[in-house]
Amino acid sequence: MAGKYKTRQNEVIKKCLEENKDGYVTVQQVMDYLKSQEISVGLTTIYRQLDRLVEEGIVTKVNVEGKAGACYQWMPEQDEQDLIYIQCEKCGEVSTMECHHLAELYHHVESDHHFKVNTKKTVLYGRCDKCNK
Amino acid sequence: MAGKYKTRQNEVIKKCLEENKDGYVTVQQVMDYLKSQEISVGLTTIYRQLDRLVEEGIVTKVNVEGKAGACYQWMPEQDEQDLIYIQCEKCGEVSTMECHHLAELYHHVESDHHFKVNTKKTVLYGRCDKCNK
DNA sequence: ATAATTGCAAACACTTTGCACCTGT
DNA sequence: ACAGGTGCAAAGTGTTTGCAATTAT
Repeated sequence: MAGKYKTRQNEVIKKCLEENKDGYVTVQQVMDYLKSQEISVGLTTIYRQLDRLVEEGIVTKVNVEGKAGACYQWMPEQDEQDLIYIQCEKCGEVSTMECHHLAELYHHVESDHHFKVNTKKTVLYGRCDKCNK
Repeated sequence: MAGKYKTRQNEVIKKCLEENKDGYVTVQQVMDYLKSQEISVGLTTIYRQLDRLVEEGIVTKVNVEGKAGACYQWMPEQDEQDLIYIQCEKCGEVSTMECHHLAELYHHVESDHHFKVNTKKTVLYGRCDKCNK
């Protein structure tokens, strides 16, 4: 059975996710984090521990568009409801913007459609100022 | 430049997705469909055509939890500015909803950030009612 | 004519598995 | 002691790329 013994690797991988709870973390980022902590952990173990954390419901596995490989996110998501990404379809540049209309939008979607929005993933596509000329 | 010539492959792959618009389709299913139509198409071409359809906003790429490999789904038709897609991150289902907050949002983004939004590509991700238990 | 598309094989990238060794209880 | 955890190397899987032949305009 899994998840019985508490190990150093388990602990640090979990800490990595928790410290990045405001966003997604790739497997490679976990690897780098561990390296920065001067802890040597094999890739296999990272995968296994992440699966275990997902199993335990502490973390979610997400497939982020445009990103190769799975991403993992600490579960208790606090919503940054008024930030949105905009990405230019031509040059690919991504920027963040603040918008107070978002909260209303999300609220509407959630109350009228019973759809719980993952507010971190909202992206608007289009043309940025530079590329629009 | 992509998407310039109309080919038989392109046409039939698109048709496959459209005929299955009530759900998502795996790459393998597309392969099988083509075989059933007695049309020989290489895997490479399928991937490339699917990317193209995603690029054009006709189709969406879905990562269905627990399923290996990407799935693709025909997008519901959307012509008006106050329609938005919502896609469940768990089951992959896409639906359309109407929202009058969108016009304000787009207007804000365009006037304050000089970013011309492609209103046909806006998708909110999250959990649908069913998957939220 | 010429530029895009095709499809095979090979390369890639991410993930999983087999197995001998190590570690927590 | 021993079940569980680790990590290397190797295998597996889905996807992308190089490139010569083919096809649409």
